[in-house]
Order: sequence, then structure tokens, then C-alpha cells
Amino acid sequence: PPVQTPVNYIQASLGTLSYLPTFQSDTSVKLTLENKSMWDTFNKQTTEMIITKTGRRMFPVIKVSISGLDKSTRYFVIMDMVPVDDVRYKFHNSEWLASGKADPHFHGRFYIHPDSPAAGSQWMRQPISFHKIKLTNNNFDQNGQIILNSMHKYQPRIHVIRADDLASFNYTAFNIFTFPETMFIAVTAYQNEQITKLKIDNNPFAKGFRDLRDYKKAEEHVWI
Amino acid sequence: PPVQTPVNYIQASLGTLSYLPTFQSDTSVKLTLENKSMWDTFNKQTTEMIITKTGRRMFPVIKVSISGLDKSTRYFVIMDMVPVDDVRYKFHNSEWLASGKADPHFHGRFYIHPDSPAAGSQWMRQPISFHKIKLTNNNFDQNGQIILNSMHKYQPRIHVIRADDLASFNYTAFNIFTFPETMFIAVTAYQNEQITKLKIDNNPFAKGFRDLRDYKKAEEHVWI
DNA sequence: ATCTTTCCCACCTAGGTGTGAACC
DNA sequence: ATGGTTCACACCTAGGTGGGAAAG
Repeated sequence: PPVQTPVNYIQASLGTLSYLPTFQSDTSVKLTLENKSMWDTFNKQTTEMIITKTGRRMFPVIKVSISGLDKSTRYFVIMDMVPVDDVRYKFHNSEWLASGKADPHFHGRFYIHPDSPAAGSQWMRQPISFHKIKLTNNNFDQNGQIILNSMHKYQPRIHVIRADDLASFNYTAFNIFTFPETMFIAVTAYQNEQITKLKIDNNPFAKGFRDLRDYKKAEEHVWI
Repeated sequence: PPVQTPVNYIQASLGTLSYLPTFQSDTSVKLTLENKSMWDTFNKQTTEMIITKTGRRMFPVIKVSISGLDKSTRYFVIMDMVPVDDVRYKFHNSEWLASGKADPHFHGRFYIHPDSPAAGSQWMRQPISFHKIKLTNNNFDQNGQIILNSMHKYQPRIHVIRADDLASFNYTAFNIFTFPETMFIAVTAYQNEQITKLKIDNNPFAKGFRDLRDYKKAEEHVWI
């Protein structure tokens, strides 16, 4: 008999809900996307996320604040990615176009936020950041990263689940949240140079390319 | 009624066993200290670990390999620190001496290894490193770090617990392991300069002080 | 040919060290 | 006076960026 654990409980119970954007059993729990304006800026251009063999972080990072939890109850906060359509994409003439049927989404993996399990008071103390989640295109990944297909579109989801519901298999109280502005297309190299520009301008780790870009512009100028 | 979770289950069930060096219900599970020779070298001089308000990592790091787990069962691997005696220490004339009665050990906190919960096959794949555990002397710490008293001696312990035992409160199958050579005294500043030398020579993060020390020796030489 | 993926690299951020003086 | 703690700091390790060439 398969061992029941938090992770495969969620896989079993939520698998059939994959395409539902939100399911909420406890309407008092509320999530707010902290950096919504940043996501809106990217989303206007169709957000791209790099995936690599060794795993790549997301930028923008998903940051949410949470309210309505019971202060002393312990919760798991978990993220996963679901395909939003059955289409493979390509970028052609500065446009994202459908290009055939989607490859199958084999691995419904979950990223358990490293603060889990923690009391409601702890989760509500300050915004919850998912900056450490990693995306990969390696189907044989052994490091628990989120496995995605390149050139496919995904919707991140956040699950908030009481720790003792995971323990007792009382499936009545769980919550799934989605923010449509965080939808993205997985890529192995950036397609839209507007997205590249937004990444360089906003991701502190890419700061080195801000100067480089200015330098190159100045270089071009010399030849005019 | 208090909420039952992995952490307070362990606190409740193991509290009275605090001074037992090892308790093992499943004798097939075996732990090996990977970097034993490093620990032996420090232990000969009485190991010291810095504790700070913001939290300090341990050096040497505790690294163990594990065998005898069920491959498909999921486990939590957890570390805590237990006082080894009822004494406060001081370092006088290059010697550690008892100096009065110990301060009470208020916080029996647990460090849950971030790979938890994971299948036995995953834990046995490669050595388990506790390099991210942090020690603090801040009694009001909100970051889940291990709270210790300065100038007190501690013994790290490792717990290996089946995930579904945590869930079902079946307290029959758990294991506690201790390696006496990892015992240490918590300090806010190094007392024994031999320990300082060992830290600088072996901790990559302190490499900057190797050259500095050589430079100072050369400087002294000039004056002879 | 065209499209996609992989690899190494210079350039960054993030944060782990003991020091030595100040502080208590 | 003595013993213990804290803080800013220079010096490191670790690892997150997109670029650009090469490979598939």
C-alpha cells in the first residue's frame, strides 16, 4: 500500500482539480500579492521564466501576505504550477503564437515553503516569499525542483493547508489561491527582448548587465 | 487544547529522555559521523561554538550518512541540543573549569532538516549536512534558531522519525543518535586560541584570516 | 536553414568568518 | 578591575544573472 504523506495526499486529492483556478474551503483566509505592480508590468509583455538543467529561480519572485489564519494552528504553505492550456507556443515576429499540441505535464511536483510547518501567527507576521523555488526542464531531476516543459504556459498556485489536516487526512479544510498576473511561459532562453530588459532593470542579480548595456549604447554612438 | 504537530509531539514525548544519550527503537537504522576526524581534532581541545544575537552556524558542521531506512517510507530528520551537565563553565589559565550552577535550559527547540519529509531512499542517497543550523543566545529569537546559554556545554542529537508516526501519533518507532565527539561549549567569543586556530585553518569562510596571521608573524619577525 | 538548448563566463548579491575596540 | 557581550568591518565563499558562442 502506498505510504500516505503530506505530499502524496495533496497530489491524490488535488490532482483532479488541476485546471480549477481556485478552490477555497475556508473563506476567512485571504492572500494578497505583495508585488502586484511588478507582476503587472511583466504580464503586459507576457512573462517568461528561464528553466535550466540545474534549476533557475523565478523573477519576479512571488511574494504574498496572508490573513485570516488561526494564530495557534500550524499550516503548510505550498506552491505548484499547473498548465493553463493544451498548447505549445513559439515566439515569431515579436508575438507568442500557438504551435501545436502541448507536451504532457508529467510531474505534478510541490514546493513546500521552507518555513512549513509554522503557526498562523508566524505566517501572518510578514510577507511570504517564494524566492528559493527553482524551475527545471530536467525530467530526471532528483533535487525536488519544479519540472516544466519549455515553450508551455503555466499558472503558479499557492496552497494553505492545516498541518493536522495533513496528519489526520481530514480533507475538508484547504485553500488554493492563484494570481492570474503571475502566469508565465517557460523558456530556455529569453524570446522577447522587452522581457530581457525588464529582468535586467529589476533583478538585482542582473545589475552587471545594466552598465554593460549602457556601455554598448555609448559604443554604438561613436560610430554615428 | 494544544495543537499536536511534529515539533510539539517530539517535545512532549522526548522531554523526559533529555539526558539519555541515545534511544533507539528500530535497531536496523544506523548513523555514521562523516567528518569524525575533524570533530576529534576539535574535541581534543574542547570544541567551542560561537552564539550571537542574529544566529551563528556551527563549525565543524555535523555531517552524517544513514542506512537501514525503509526506501519508500518518508522520514523527518531533526536536530536538537541537550545540556550535558548542570554546570556553568569559565576559561581560566588555559583551562575550562566549573564555575557555579547552570542557568536553566528554557527552550528545547528543534531544527528540522530542510529536506524533511523525504523518502528513506533520498536520505540514504548521500550524506546529510546540518550546515544551515544556527545557534543564538537571544532568548526572544523569532526565527526558529537553537537557543543556548553561553558558557554551557551541549550535546547535539539527531532524531530520525517516520513521517506517518508523526501524523498518527504512533510513538513506537523513533530513533535518537548522539556522537560524543560533537559535544561543545557555547561562547560569545572564543576562549581557547587553539580552537580559534583550528577554526581559521579549516573553515573556508575564515580563509581571510590565514594570510592575515602569516602576515602578522612576518611582521613580528622584523622586530627580532 | 531555423529553432531551441547548453555551456562557460564576468559581474553581481547574499551572507558566513574572526578581529579588535567599545560596551556593560 | 575583571569577565563577558556586542558591533562594524575587511575578507572570504556560495551562488544567482544574462550574454554569446557553440551545439543539437
